[in-house]
Order: sequence, then C-alpha cells, then structure tokens
Amino acid sequence: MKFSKIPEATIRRLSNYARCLEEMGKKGRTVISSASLASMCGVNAAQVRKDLAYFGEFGIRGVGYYIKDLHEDIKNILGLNKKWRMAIIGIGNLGSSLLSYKDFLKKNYTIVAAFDIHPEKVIGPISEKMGRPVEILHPSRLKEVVKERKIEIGLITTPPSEAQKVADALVDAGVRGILNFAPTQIHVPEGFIVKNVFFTTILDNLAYILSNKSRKG
Amino acid sequence: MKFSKIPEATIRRLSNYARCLEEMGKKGRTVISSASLASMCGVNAAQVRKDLAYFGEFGIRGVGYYIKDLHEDIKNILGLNKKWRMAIIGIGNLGSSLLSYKDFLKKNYTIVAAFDIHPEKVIGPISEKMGRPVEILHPSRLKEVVKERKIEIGLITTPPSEAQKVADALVDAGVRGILNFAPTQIHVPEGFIVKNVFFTTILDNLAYILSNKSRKG
DNA sequence: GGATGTGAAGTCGTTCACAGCT
DNA sequence: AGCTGTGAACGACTTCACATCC
Repeated sequence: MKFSKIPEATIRRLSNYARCLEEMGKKGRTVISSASLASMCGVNAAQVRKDLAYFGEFGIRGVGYYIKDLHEDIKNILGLNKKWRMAIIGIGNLGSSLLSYKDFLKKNYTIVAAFDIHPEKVIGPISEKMGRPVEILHPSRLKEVVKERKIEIGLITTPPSEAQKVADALVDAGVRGILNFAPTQIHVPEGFIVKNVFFTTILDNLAYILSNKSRKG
Repeated sequence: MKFSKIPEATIRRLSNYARCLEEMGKKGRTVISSASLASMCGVNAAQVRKDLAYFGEFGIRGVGYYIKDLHEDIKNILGLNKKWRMAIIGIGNLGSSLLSYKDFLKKNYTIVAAFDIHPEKVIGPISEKMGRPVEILHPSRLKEVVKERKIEIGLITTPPSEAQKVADALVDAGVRGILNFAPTQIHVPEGFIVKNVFFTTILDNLAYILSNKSRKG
C-alpha cells in the first residue's frame, strides 16, 4: 500500500489539508470529519479519505480525525519534519521580496544563501528590508557555498535569459530540487526536479475562463 | 467541436506553448512541428495536436505550424487579444514586487490601481521602486475605483487573515476574476473565479519528492 | 448512529496508431 | 515522404456506495 504510485494532485491537496488543519487547530477544535475538511478545501469527502488512504489509516470510524495528529501525520508524509535549506539566485524585485517573505522563515523552509551577479547593487535595499542584514554573494561561489551550507533547494528568480545557466550551476553543485520563478522552460538531468511558479500561466488561465464565461450563465 | 469541455490542463499547456512560440519566433524560425514544440515543453507530441484540436485546425499536414500564426491563434484562444485591467490589494513586500514586475506591464495585463489599509506607509518605498510613482488608495474606495477604471481582475496580496474580506469586497464590486497570493482558502459565489498562487504548496511538493526519491534509484 | 476505509464504477485525460492531406 | 488531425485504446484520477468498525 505504501508504494503504489501517488497522484501529484494528492500531494498538492495534502498540502492544502495541512494548512486548513493548522487553522482549525488554532481555533481550538480537536476533531474534524472528512466532510468538513473537504468542504473547507473545496473538494469531495471521499477524495480526502482516498488521499489519506494512500499512506495509512489516520481516522477513527464514527468520529473523524484528531486535528493535531492528522496535521502532524501529513507533515511527516510531505517531508516537513525537517527544515529545508534553500538558496536564492537573482535578487531583483521578486527575489528580495521572497527573501523577506515571513511565511518562509516561520516553519519548514529557510533561505540560507542569496546570490546575484551584482552583489553590491542589491546590498542596500535588502539590508534595509530585512531585520537582519543578508549577505549577497557572487554566483561563482555557488558550488562552494552549497556544500558548506548544505543547501538542498534552489530558488531561481533571475530574468528568464539567465535561468537555464543558473539551473545548470545548481545541478553541477548537486542541488536536486529547483523552484523556478523565471517564466521559461528549464531542463535538468534525470534525478533532478524542477517545479515552476509561473503566475502568468495562472493569469492566462483566469483570462481564458473570464473570456469564455459568458456562454455559461 | 468548439464547445466540448476543455481540460484545464490543456489551457495551462496552451499558455506554455505560447511562451515557447514567442521564444522561437524571436530566433527567426518560421515553422515548427508538433514534435519539436512538444519536446521543448516536455510533453507528448500527440498531446500538442490534441490540445489544438479542441479549437480548430492550425497546422499544415506534411509541414507543421507557422510559428507566428499559431502564436497569434493561441493568444486569441486564451483571451489575450486585449489588455486585462487589474487591481492589487495589499502592498507589502510581495505586492510592491508585483507592482514593479516588468512582465506584467509588457503585454496583456496591466495594474491600474493599488490599495492598502495604510496608504501613507507604502508610498515612499513604492515610488522609489517604480519608474512612475503609484498612488496607493484606501480599500474603502475599491468599489468606486473598480467602476471608474473598469477593473476585471483583482490580485490579493494581503496577509491571509484579510484575504477573505478583500475577496468579499471584490465580489461586491463585481470583479469576477481573483488571483489569490495569500496562503489561505477563499470562497466566492457561483460565477466568480479564484485561482491561487501558493508557492509554499509547490515547495511542499518539491519537499515530498526529494524526501521520497531515495527509493527510486 | 455515524464516520471511516475501500472495491467497483464512472469520468476524465493521455497516448497510440493510422487515415488523410500537402 | 512527412506531419497533421482524430477515433479508439489505454491509463489515471475521482466519485459512489457500502461494508466495517468505533
């Protein structure tokens, strides 16, 4: 049961469930049914149960799920029982905004190195923004710093034209996970993972739906 | 043929094809086969043809697709033959970074209004960042400004705790499309669309894959 | 009684394989 | 000869429905 192929959509939803459970937990509730959790996340109740069933049995029949426990279980499933160490490359507007993005710092992810071709240009604005000042390094030191600081994930926030080069450097340094914010396709060898964050793709999606919604209603 | 239900995944891919075609076009090529386009985007060639087949016939048998034409056709399909007018609510780090994000300005999307509960607090940093200064308005003026400036899409970049309230206000103002960057689930009535941009969800995905990759090989 | 866990059915999306054009 | 367009085969995900257990 543990090793059947798990849909990527399931993993995405688990991440959502975790967020909802956290909210619920803060509100002092202790138990939740698959139906409530489902409606909160906008999915089917059976879906919730199926998603969890890939990984074991977490509920109590006739009762539901203990919020605290389930939250912990999902975090373990997702690999969030540790802090992931990340580097960010490209400290323009987006990069510096991510650097100071509180939600990263809070829990399972931490940015432990920042790189830019022109380190001196960005030092001012950044140290201003952050509580603690952040040292911006030149990309030539990437490989060395990845080793030193045990970096496992790279965030690419350069212009699109530089993204593939940066990805190559990350691969060369042995960074297996890449989150790409530059709106261009990146290719990496087998065994490395790239996930894209293209909000323009999502915007295009929205534009499509809005354009074609007239015929529905 | 035009009105069969179209997979959301198809729309996402079309957006990708468009990006690739644009790149190709800049390189001076004029024709491309479904196979090349597919490998560039990391999908199956039949997939490309099927995706396009939902909307018509755009290729020439034995030849391929004219890059310029196909790019234009896809833009029309996606509803990108116009400029979408957007408002952004919540001018913190992320909001101000989006405000100055060049890729928005370039083509099909434009931010025509910015709102924040504390307009005076953000005016400084923003006008510094942008070429032109941007007026930050109080959210109480949302409805009025949406009418005046014909806003069709709202970007929510507030803290999660405020996101639902902002969404309600957008709905009340008649903004049918919402792009939500605040990591919390938002609910809107029938006929309105919310798309989420949660990079932490994608990061969680990455974390999961990295955690479980060892068993593969 | 009530909610979970799960085989089976159903729906949706992808890939194949080849007919049909140029 | 080569590449598109597409019905048919396949595979994957979601939903249903109910047996199971607290």
